Amino acid sequence: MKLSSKYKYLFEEALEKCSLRPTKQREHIFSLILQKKDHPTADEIFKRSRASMPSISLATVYNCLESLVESGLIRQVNFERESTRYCPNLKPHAHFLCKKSGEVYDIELSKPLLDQITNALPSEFIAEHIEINFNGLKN
Amino acid sequence: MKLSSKYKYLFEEALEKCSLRPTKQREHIFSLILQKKDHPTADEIFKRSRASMPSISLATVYNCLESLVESGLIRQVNFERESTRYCPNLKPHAHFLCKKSGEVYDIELSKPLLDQITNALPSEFIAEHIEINFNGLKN
DNA sequence: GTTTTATTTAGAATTATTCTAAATACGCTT
DNA sequence: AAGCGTATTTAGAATAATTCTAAATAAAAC
Ligand SMILES: [Mn+2]
Ligand SMILES: [Mn+2]
Ligand SMILES: [Zn+2]
Ligand SMILES: [Zn+2]
Repeated sequence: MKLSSKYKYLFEEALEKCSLRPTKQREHIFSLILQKKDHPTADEIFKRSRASMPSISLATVYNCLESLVESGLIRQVNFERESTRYCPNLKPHAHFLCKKSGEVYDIELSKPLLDQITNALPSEFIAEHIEINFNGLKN
Repeated sequence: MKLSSKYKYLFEEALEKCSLRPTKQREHIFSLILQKKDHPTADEIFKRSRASMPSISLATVYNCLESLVESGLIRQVNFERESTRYCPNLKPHAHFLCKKSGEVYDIELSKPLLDQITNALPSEFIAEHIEINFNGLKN
């Protein structure tokens, strides 16, 4: 439930850059997401966070997640119209949703492949963000 | 507002394969989506469809879109948490959302590139569906 | 320590979508 | 062509995820 000094530093720097305050709630939620490296929804994070911070509200969880995304500490992952999930892996990567287990997996993508994908865009398109999502079955 | 005989045939075949009936509403919505090759939301399609079919309901639009997707005549496109959009382009392709205009564009992807992307998956992952979405700015 | 401003909180509101149940249409059999 | 069983349409209610509101609290600046 506590951030290591390495992550504490990252956390404070990242929020600082966006003029956001490093609050207890933001730190707590960030530490929960780092801890269990799955891709939880806001509601799952809400439930987990109440274990050690019973007074936190769902609105705060949404607010904190928004701040963490804005400051670049975590990213959002969306599959179709399911609830948004949150991911602490900052390396560029794709996601795979297993239809059977409902689990989300990180899929590494090589730099050259990513470049090829970006280069598939005609020159009038300037991409800011790319999202690559698979779904299917994992053994 | 009418399907060409080529599309009429495709339409009837595709629904037939899923044991779905070729109703007036389904045909009308399919023709609207083919006509204006943008990526409309259910609500936009609802508004357009009322022009020539004033009695259609929003629930029917949702139902018809679901049938058309199920039978493979159109596909869904989701950007983050925005309303689902619908696309009549059946060739594998990616999508680009321009943040400025709100327009969605089809991005062609070569077969070899698509294969490379699929091959980026470790062997225990069997992909059924891939979604590649860009967003940024288009000149 | 006091003031200023950002954040948290509970609950209400919103939005897209799905559900419900009654009315209607479709397509097969006679 | 009429009748029958089933699928579809329809209007409105319900749902689920997320956002908004406004008052209470906490953090930073002074
Ligand atoms: Mn994103
Ligand atoms: Mn899809
Ligand atoms: Zn991830
Ligand atoms: Zn498209």
